[in-house]
Amino acid sequence: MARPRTPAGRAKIVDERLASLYPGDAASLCALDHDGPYQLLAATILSAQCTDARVNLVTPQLFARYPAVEDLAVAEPSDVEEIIRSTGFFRAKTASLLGMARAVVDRYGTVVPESLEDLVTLPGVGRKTANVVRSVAFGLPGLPVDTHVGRLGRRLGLTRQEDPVKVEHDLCSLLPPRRWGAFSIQMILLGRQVCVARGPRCGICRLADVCPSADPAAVGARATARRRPDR
DNA sequence: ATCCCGAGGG
DNA sequence: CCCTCTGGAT
Repeated sequence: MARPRTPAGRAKIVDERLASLYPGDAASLCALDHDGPYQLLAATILSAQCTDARVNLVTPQLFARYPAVEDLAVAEPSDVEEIIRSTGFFRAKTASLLGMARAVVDRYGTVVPESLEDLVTLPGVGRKTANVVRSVAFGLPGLPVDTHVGRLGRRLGLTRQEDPVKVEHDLCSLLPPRRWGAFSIQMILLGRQVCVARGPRCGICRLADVCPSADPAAVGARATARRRPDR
């Protein structure tokens, strides 16, 4: 197979490879244990700088104590802090959880909103979290861009942007909306296991033959640049 | 040391 | 744009 030369050409093959490498849709690929939008929203807030496995250790207790968003809205902050402490950033995350819950109760009648514009108004909910909730909990188009998705998108030559919002725009324009959510998770899985931040393991990467950064010419150019750091 | 699906504030 | 928030695993 010839190495694709355009972003659209690469996107099509990258998309197919990722889908067969990590089969499933966004909901089945999501590693955060949850039942419904409220729980996923809370779990995603907790997942910042924390493994999903760690989040899954605390959410059973959190959801047992606060079964509905109305319960979390009136929770005692110190109680929530105690439950979620091991996920890190526990004071900020508690403020986000309570603020999110109050906003959902006060402004949306206890129903987690589906639109990106509404979701990002919730405390502690940024664009990435909003897109996770949209794609995983609601099955709607949404392409969460985190550090992995940005890095792999650039290495794979699907975008040249650094700004996550611009990366999202570029990737969304290259892929069918029904693939956005799963694509994001599949990029993250490859980013953690193979295409790591420092020293990507191109030798074992199933996408190396289509990846411009794994092109022998590109690899040679980088090696030369390292040997002669001055110009 | 580095990584784990960030968001908000100054 | 940079800083801070925070704990656990490897």
